[in-house]
Amino acid sequence: MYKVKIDNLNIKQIAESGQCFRWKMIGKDTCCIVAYDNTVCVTQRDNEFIFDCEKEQWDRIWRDYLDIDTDTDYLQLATLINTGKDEHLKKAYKHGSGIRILRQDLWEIIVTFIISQNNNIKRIANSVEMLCKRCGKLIDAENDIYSFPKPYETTDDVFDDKTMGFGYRSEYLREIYAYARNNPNWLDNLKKMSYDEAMESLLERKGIGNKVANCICLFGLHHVDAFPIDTHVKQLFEKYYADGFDFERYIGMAGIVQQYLFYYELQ
DNA sequence: AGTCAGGCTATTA
DNA sequence: TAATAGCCTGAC
Repeated sequence: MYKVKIDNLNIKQIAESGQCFRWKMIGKDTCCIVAYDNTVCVTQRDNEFIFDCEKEQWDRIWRDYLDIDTDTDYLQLATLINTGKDEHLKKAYKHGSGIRILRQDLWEIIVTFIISQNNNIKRIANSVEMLCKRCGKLIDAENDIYSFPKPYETTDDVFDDKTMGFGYRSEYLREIYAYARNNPNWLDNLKKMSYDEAMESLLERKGIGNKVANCICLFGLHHVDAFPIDTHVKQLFEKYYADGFDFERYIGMAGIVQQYLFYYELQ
């Protein structure tokens, strides 16, 4: 058990925000979260958190994963939003101020967001869980959670199996798994690249277009300036920002702003 | 029965 | 370069 106070963090909001598909709400205020090959149950009451693990594990894994050490950035952004003239953004921030950009596993993000295209959250989560159960290792028996399959842990027949629900994305998945196996340095190289370089490398892969590439940059590489534009964001821009949006003001943190706007639009 | 869900590829003009 | 058909599938 480890107790800690954190501002600007809300487990439920992140679970619903669509950047991760493997968190499980197992109670009103309790969530089982998954990172790399670790799981932990967290209970939240206001800004107080109880982690079902030792402090050692908190320091080693969860603190970084939850992006805790960038508190100043989130506070700065909050001030920027609240002192600005964008009333819609102020409302969006008020509604989702507990959202943070997690530091998730790059490979998991690449595969998950290829699955996410032209798809809905329920189906995405289902496909991801089936993939993990079929090819991953059991990492939490109590909560029935499996690790996310590494490039060398799958075989082609997994992607031919219609019951996995990948649909036409099967072909993309088969190819990206093969590519990662054949180019074992690709993931590490991506991490060393600038935002523009990473975008270019990602867009060369089949099944990764502009939107998915931007999601990978934001959620998998922590390029916080990436700004994925999906159907919801597109609609919201037409609705509230027909006269333009002040990207300049939020330069370097646009991706977090995108999350606030997106999450508010979902409500 | 159509339409839509956190799009992409391939094909047109 | 811009616009559009077609795509797996399940929910409404």
